Amino acid sequence: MATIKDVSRLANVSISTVSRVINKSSKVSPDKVEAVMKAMAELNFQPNSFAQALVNKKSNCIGVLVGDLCGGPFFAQMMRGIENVILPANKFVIVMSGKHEHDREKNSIDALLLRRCDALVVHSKALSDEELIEISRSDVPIVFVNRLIPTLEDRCVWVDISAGMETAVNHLLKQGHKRIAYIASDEVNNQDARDRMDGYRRALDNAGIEFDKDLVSLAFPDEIGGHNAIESLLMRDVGFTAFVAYNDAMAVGAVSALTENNINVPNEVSAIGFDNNLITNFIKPKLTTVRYPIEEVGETAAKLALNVLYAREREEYEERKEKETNRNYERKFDLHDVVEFTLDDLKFIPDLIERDSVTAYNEEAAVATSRNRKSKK
Amino acid sequence: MATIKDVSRLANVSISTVSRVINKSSKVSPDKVEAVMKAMAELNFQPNSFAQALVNKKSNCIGVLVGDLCGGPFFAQMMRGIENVILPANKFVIVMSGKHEHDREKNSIDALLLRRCDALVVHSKALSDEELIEISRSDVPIVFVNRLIPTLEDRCVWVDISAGMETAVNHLLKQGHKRIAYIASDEVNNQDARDRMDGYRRALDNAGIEFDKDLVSLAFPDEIGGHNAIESLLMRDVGFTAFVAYNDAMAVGAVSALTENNINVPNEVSAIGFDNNLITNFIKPKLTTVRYPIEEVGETAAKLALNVLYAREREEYEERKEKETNRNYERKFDLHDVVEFTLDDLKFIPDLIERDSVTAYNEEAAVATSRNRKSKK
DNA sequence: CTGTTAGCGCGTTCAT
DNA sequence: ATGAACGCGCTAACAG
Repeated sequence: MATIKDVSRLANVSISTVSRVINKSSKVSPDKVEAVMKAMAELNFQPNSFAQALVNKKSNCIGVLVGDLCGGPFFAQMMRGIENVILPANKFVIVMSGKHEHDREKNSIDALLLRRCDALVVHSKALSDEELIEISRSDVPIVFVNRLIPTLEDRCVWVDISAGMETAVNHLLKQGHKRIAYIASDEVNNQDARDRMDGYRRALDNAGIEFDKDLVSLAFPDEIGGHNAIESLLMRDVGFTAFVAYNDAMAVGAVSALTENNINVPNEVSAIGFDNNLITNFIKPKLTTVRYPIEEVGETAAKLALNVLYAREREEYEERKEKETNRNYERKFDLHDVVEFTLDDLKFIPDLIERDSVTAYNEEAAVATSRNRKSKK
Repeated sequence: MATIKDVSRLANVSISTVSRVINKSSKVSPDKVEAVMKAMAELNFQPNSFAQALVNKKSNCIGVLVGDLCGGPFFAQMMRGIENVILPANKFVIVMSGKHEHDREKNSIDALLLRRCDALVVHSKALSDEELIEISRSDVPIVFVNRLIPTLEDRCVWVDISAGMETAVNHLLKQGHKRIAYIASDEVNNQDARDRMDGYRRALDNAGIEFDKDLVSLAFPDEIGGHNAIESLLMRDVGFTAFVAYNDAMAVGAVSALTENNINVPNEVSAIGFDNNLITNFIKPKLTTVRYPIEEVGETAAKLALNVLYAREREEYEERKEKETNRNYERKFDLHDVVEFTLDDLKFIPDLIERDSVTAYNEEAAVATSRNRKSKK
């Protein structure tokens, strides 16, 4: 690997001159510029990023902590959003996964910080608010994803899942449905699960419909769980004409269970999923669902992180400017415009994707969920 | 950030001593060790990884080039395999995505190299064999995934897709099927597509069954494509009792199309998908498929990369040892055992996952695919 | 405009 | 066993 020294020798100039043409940090006579460029090309010179990072005290890397790249498309989509922002900003992305384990998350964040990332985007589930607040005291800007941490609201990009679920239920109410079941996750301690349940209840409340716990069926949040949840619901003979599910996987399982019981979706029972997985569009009936805007969340988080970073660089620049003779520091700081984010910008509300699985309430079909059970007995 | 200097001051020793206790590179008296340890803890000292990288000429990072983290679970699973190996080896993973675009792939690799990654795992689709061979001349070990590059066979971890498809067809043949359709991808220039098709043909050849191009239906490789492919196949009235699909998505679409045409899977037509997507286990009938062992591929690629790296470090160590007074270089090189990989270790053959969608050939049901068409006309 | 010099933080020699 | 001094490759300050 050729170094700046080799280049300077070949071009017959000093290393500072080479550095100057690399960074365009000050005027250099055209002929020398050319000589240096030529030498660089000839030697296939690439500046050593560590040496640069060492003196500049910045690495041009954005660190990202995710749960598990393999856990479905979730983080993958988030990463795509992040990359959409970071790469054009000419920075690198370093990803580490915490696997939702406390120690791993902590270690990964430390590692990222150790690497002197310019900023961090953190999706943490296992660390407590206090720990995250402590971590965020670091010099490097840290942005949190899918979490709303008290006192750190302006650093949190999150999705109002509860509102999303409310939207789903409202949609069914608008169609005239009154007995709306909820196919819920049995991971009751999960904040996500609680939020979605809250949305369900709030929508009912607002519509003046009393919450009926018999309409809620808990199961593991996958296809099989959805299947079982419906079985259990039918067993109860509670009579419902629609359901919302914790997620699309459960909804798919639920629809298949209903079909097996000769209950038609959507003619007899309407269904709404959550997340907007790709499959929802490829099953019959196509599943109405609530879109979880994860890619946008990633993008916004990345933008926010960048902006906090830019703001700090700007501050530092101003300080220097005051204290010292006004010099050309613009290059060193490579000042960027910083855009302001309001708290509203950082909050996302899932939107409804209407498809085939919801129809208006139908008096005659309304008895299907109980009729069917009885005839089977 | 505290530096080694701060520690040395606080501990009343020289910076060299501090360095020694950090790297355990030579004996230090117990009391000094203790003093240094205490000082490090007190200052919360973390060695600057750039300074380390600068002098050690290694970054402890493994660079990974993927296609697109968002393009389905594929790369996510590969990453998981890679992380399973790299993280325990106490190294970092830097991911970049090339999005299958020539320039992006090239730039990303350069960027990774520039970062002085210790080794690279590269999944490239857009670069030519020649370009990759050129790139692999670099000092840093580079391993290629899902590709078999001439002269670089010992650096390529790949999947024999063609053999996987052959397995699928053989399975159907063993069940007595003779008219086996192939729901193919219309991306004919895609190497993957060609390989799968080859496997299909080879299996038929070996069984002495003549290839019938009317049994092959091309379409876009997703659910809708699979659906259309079946429609077109039925239109041809060719009569088939089983099919293999280019991938699971197409298989799912194909099954739904058959169902719509009142053809029962698996009673009248047997079906086999490819990839082993999660959904295959959650639809009815559960789809028999061929497992694409992508996670293992990732693991193996990472292991190979690590081993090439270790081997080089060992070489360098031996060289030094010869030339110089025999000193304690073990620490500096942190020697690892290197395990040998045979070419067979680097090649994966997909295996069959048997589920509900395949049954033995049934004489009576055999006419379904044509009978159905006729009755509809 | 340009070259010289002094660090950035660390590992490693060479003396002691 | 230990400290002083040097160099990794680069940027930034200082003097021409």
